[in-house]
Amino acid sequence: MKQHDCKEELRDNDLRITPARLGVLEVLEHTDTPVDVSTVIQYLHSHNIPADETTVFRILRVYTEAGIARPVQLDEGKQRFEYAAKPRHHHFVCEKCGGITDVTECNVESLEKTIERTQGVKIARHLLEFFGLCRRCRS
Amino acid sequence: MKQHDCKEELRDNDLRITPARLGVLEVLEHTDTPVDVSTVIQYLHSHNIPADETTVFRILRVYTEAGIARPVQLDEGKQRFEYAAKPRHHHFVCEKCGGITDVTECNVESLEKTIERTQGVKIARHLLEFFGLCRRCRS
DNA sequence: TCAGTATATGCAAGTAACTTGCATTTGTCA
DNA sequence: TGACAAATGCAAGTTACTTGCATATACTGA
Repeated sequence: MKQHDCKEELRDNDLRITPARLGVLEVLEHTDTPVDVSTVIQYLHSHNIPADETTVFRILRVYTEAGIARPVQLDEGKQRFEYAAKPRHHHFVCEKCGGITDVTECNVESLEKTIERTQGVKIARHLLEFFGLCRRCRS
Repeated sequence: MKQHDCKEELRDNDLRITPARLGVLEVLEHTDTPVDVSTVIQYLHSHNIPADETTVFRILRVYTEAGIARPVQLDEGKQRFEYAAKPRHHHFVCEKCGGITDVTECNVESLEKTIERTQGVKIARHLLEFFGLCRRCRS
């Protein structure tokens, strides 16, 4: 069922169906926080899909180009990726436990308009991420 | 004059005064865009201050800890730094020419309040950077 | 259904941005 | 001015990738 959806998604994007690609698509669909490469590899290995680090990097690049995955930059010195079918959103990162939660609210659009007007630039995208202590770590 | 200010700033922070440290402080003060390590090294060398890459990394870390410099993360896979005496602000990066300009406006505080309320988290800081085409590259 | 071919993968090696260890040099302060 | 702590330089290590190339594998169409 899930398997079927994944295959279809790959076919729709003219991408060959391989175990590694199906596995990576599954992680992206099943994980609700942006994943890094080592998490993906762990998932694949625990599902007996023998995928090399290089392959995972390549798959994630292909997915990004195809619009299946979306890179997420959380100020960590490494890329994370999330499933691009999820609507665009921002994140909150707990600086103590490392937990990541989605932030769907965003009021930056009006600010973008202002900046475009005052600076004469054309804004294509913005990066907005929040850092602090999560509910549990606050106490 | 400038030199004197720099020395004083180092002394105020209980940091030893060395040519490399003075040089790095000068770049930070004189450059109006966040600088990366290679830019700093170029500046030092062009001013006949022979500083090693390692030293520059170390100085920038010391400055960050002392609150003299502030790290800036612009989604490039490397750190930049700016003079921390400048009030906190955001940036606009031109994706064509790479030019960086300051963005002083920010309306994210109210959003932070909302997120803190709805998610029960405590937000300490946020990352907000804009990407697009600068005035010149638009045309 | 199977052979041919284009493409995906794995492995080794390379790169960029740092970090660490350690011996040497250099500020600082008595 | 000299002693000592701290800063520097160099070499080597680390992490997050990327690239080249030979091999394996998925798709195509006969």
